[in-house]
Amino acid sequence: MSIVETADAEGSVSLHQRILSDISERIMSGAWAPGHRIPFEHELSTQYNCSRMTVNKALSQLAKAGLIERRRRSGSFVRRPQSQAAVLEIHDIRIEVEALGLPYRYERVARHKRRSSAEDRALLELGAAGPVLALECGHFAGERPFAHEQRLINLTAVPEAADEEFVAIAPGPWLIGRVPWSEAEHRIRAVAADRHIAAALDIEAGAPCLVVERRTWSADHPVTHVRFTYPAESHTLVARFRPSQG
Amino acid sequence: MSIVETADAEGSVSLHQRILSDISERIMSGAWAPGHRIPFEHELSTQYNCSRMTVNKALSQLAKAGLIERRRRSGSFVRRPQSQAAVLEIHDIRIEVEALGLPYRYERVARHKRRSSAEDRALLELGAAGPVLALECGHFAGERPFAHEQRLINLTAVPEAADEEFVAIAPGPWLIGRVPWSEAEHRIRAVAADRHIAAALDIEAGAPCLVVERRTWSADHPVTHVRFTYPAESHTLVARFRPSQG
DNA sequence: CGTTTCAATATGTATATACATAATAACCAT
DNA sequence: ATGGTTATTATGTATATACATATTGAAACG
Repeated sequence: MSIVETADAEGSVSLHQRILSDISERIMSGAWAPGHRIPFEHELSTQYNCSRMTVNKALSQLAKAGLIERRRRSGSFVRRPQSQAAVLEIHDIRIEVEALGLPYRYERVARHKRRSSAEDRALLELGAAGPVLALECGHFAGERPFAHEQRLINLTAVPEAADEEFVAIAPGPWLIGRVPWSEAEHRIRAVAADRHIAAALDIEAGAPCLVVERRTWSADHPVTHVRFTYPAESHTLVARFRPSQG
Repeated sequence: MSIVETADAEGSVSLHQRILSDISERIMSGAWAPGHRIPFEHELSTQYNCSRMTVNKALSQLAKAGLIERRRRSGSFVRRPQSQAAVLEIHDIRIEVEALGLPYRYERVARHKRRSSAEDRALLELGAAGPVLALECGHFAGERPFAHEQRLINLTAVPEAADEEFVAIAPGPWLIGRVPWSEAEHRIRAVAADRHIAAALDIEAGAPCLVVERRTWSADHPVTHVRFTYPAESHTLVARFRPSQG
């Protein structure tokens, strides 16, 4: 969950939202290092020419999100980055399949260019409407379906994608080759297969599946949203790590 | 005489916090089903005898947490509840539950001390046989089962655990307090609930569940293996990260 | 009958104000 | 010095108020 709402460039952002993003910007960029005391509420309210309540709303949210720590009488301090190490690699399904010693096959099922619907914008966390590319792809290990991919690409951020058919190359590797991502978010959950997914994966409707959704940003612009659906028995995510500072 | 006033005994919680937990309680318990319109801000402010701003603070947080959806002129409506945990960070279920504003309850279901079976050794990646403690625990959010825990503790590495009943404290927090872990491995997958899990989580057998298994080492010695099983609809793991640093 | 306009309404944001609470600094007494 | 008291300060919570904004239902109109 992004702390900074994707509320987008045009001026229609609330003030506490702007204060919040200004501060988290400074924290994320490293300008304000961990331990740094950020200005007091009354200082910020002077800077932004607003009431303390407005500043308080922004700072409370930052505290809730874990970016800062607030201490009475002392002020608010930048916290050390959380240990959320890059545990989940951006995975290339071809490599996963080939690591199993199975032949990999990719298939583009559908491709639609369209103006973003409300749902598209929600998935991409996109503020304004614009063109998107919707893709549906199958990944196979030998004869068996290995994963089903449903992807949205924000054509405003990646206009070249409009000219690519994605028949010969999967969108994942294509994007990695040309769009440097600056941030990604994964959502992982279990679901029951609906009929569409069941057909695509050749399993029973209602069978458990692992869904991995990834949203990617490049320099604060939403780039793509992808949902991989794996039949339960074919996939386990493995993440190994060590504790970082604390 | 509102819904409120019973307690006040110990809980020195803020009012907006109490409004928040009252409402999320009703949502999570199913008393207010998805789609149900919750009372208007002005109704709640009358019920709780407080200002609209206080109610607004609670409802805004509920909306941000995804439990409700707010529509101007129409009111606020219950959404399908989903908890979010930062995957590899928050592993204390109590904290996850309390973050939802719900009362947390822990229950030890079973406890067996035994010499490690072959299966135990496989789970713990243990070379030689030795004593282990097998635990089964329930974690509840309000009245509803939130997660089921199945755990093995390597008593060779943590002999003190043999003297602990784990009735008053869950094994997770107990271990964290005394065994510094140096490495951990997660495995995440989707499964269909077997009869045992279905009964424990109060769901249908065969329903999809998210399973998170964690193995922990301390200075190269296997410490514990734990498997958390969450009902699919109640849980999404979220991990957000940047490529360069953490 | 369909369309436009308008008023009513619930939420969204911001303000000034007030008092509570926790942590620290400063002070004082032993 | 040492320990305890007090004052100061920043945050925490709550209030009443105001106006903006989105949406809806109904009235007015062609």
